[in-house]
Amino acid sequence: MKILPEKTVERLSQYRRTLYNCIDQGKERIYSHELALLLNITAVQVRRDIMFIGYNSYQRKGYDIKDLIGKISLIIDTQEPLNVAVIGYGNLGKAITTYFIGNRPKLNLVAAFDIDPKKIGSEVNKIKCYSIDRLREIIVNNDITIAILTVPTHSAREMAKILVQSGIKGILNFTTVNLNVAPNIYLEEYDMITSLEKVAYFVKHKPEEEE
Amino acid sequence: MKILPEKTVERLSQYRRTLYNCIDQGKERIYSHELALLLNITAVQVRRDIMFIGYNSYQRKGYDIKDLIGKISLIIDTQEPLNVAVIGYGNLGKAITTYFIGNRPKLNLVAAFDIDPKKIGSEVNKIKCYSIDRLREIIVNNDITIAILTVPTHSAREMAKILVQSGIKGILNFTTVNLNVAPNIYLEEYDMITSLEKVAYFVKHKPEEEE
DNA sequence: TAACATTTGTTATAAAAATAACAATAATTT
DNA sequence: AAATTATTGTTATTTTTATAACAAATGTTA
Ligand SMILES: NC(=O)c1ccc[n+]([C@@H]2O[C@H](COP(=O)([O-])OP(=O)(O)OC[C@H]3O[C@@H](n4cnc5c(N)ncnc54)[C@H](O)[C@@H]3O)[C@@H](O)[C@H]2O)c1
Ligand SMILES: NC(=O)c1ccc[n+]([C@@H]2O[C@H](COP(=O)([O-])OP(=O)(O)OC[C@H]3O[C@@H](n4cnc5c(N)ncnc54)[C@H](O)[C@@H]3O)[C@@H](O)[C@H]2O)c1
Repeated sequence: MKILPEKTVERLSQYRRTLYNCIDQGKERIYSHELALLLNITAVQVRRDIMFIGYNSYQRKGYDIKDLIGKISLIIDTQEPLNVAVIGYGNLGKAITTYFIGNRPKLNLVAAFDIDPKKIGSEVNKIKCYSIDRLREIIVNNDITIAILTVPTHSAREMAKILVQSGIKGILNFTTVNLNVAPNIYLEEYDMITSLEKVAYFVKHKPEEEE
Repeated sequence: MKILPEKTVERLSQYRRTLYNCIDQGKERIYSHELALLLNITAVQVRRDIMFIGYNSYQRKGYDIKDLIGKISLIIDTQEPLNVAVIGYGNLGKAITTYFIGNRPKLNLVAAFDIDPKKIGSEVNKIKCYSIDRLREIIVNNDITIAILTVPTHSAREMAKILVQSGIKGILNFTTVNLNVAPNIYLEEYDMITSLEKVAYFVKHKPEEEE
């Protein structure tokens, strides 16, 4: 299967979550425009994304929700779960750990790391915190490929380098510095301040234009 | 000034933060390719964004960092600070509050809201938590225009509706449901699970392609 | 059963974003 | 002082993403 557009991958993740909610509500089939409404996008967008993954409904009946979830999972999940580690077990690292557990079956949070002796050895929701000195060893032995980076801003760049050297393939960066990584490492910047400043800008500028 | 592209606004926020770091390190001027390297993007991208905001350096000398920060701030900040509220004062809401205070001078976090009587009246970093029943009153009286939404997923959509009815103009949505809002409300979905699933997908698919 | 309506799947078009190309300018070297 | 180099600012091009248009399928109504 050809590689999918980034934006489509994003939406597929959201479709799936939304579809699970629909199942919880006893729904079995869904039209493109219904799904679109739930995601605040257009029906064409939905159909185009579904075209990308090569799913077909029986025309005019909408999509079978379970089938569609299955197909999306086939595309965006890996066969074997991927192993994930949290780097920096502070406020945010712990909050994420609590939130994360059990949320995604194909993503296993397996370890946390910190530099602070007081944190090393501690556990949150069964996820143990190891010394950052053992990073490489544990990453390699447990086949960890994804890192959630929640260290303080000033050590983020250094840590990113070490992570990549240790064999990490993808980083979700919660710190508020942009990182430099080789192009074969997938990096997702997840920056709250930027998002908030963006909201502020468009709050100020958008209303004049539309409607 | 014409409205800027979304991606440019995002990057401007990041340029500014990065430039502040440069000042801390005693740097006074910076070349487009230096700034680009720090953000993991291209120099052309940097120059193009700077063109959008109409800033000019003396050619071949790079940009004066202080000047550039000033110009960016003029564009993306408001004259008067905008007032912000946190909706849902749980783990995440409180973590954000701690983190947020003092971080952005033109964004004032002024109140938090919760439905849980145990939380109402509590304070984190001087930010007081009010009953959700007083939402409208407090939003109007304090001219709050931006909401950070950190309530549980199941009440997110209802809360979004109430927020908009109360006069909120922008929402930063941390919950993992997509919201429906009128087109004159600026909504930024800030969804960790989606970001993580995206990382997982491209960890699986990207390396084969590039390099 | 003929006309109409609804919904999908796909191709065509438009809009947004990123990249490339390059002229202009100023500093440096020869 | 001519040639070379480095850097910006801008226009042109390409790529990516979103939207529009519409044919095909299938059900519904007259
Ligand atoms: N808290 C939030 O809501 C929030 C929001 C947005 C962004 N962030 C960003 O997330 C990061 C963490 O924030 P936080 O509030 O959890 O801070 P925190 O201080 O509570 O946690 C940071 C943890 O990292 C550990 N650490 C320091 N250096 C380390 C190293 N080299 N290797 C491993 N661990 C190390 C510290 O011991 C600490 O436990 C910061 O970069 C911050 O900018 C936080
Ligand atoms: N914790 C994380 O790291 C994390 C990460 C990503 C996303 N999220 C999302 O953020 C949201 C909050 O997560 P959390 O971990 O802070 O949960 P939490 O349960 O700790 O906090 C939720 C708070 O909202 C309050 N609340 C409930 N209904 C309300 C209402 N109608 N109005 C106002 N307040 C109300 C609750 O009393 C509670 O204090 C969830 O939607 C979750 O999906 C959390």
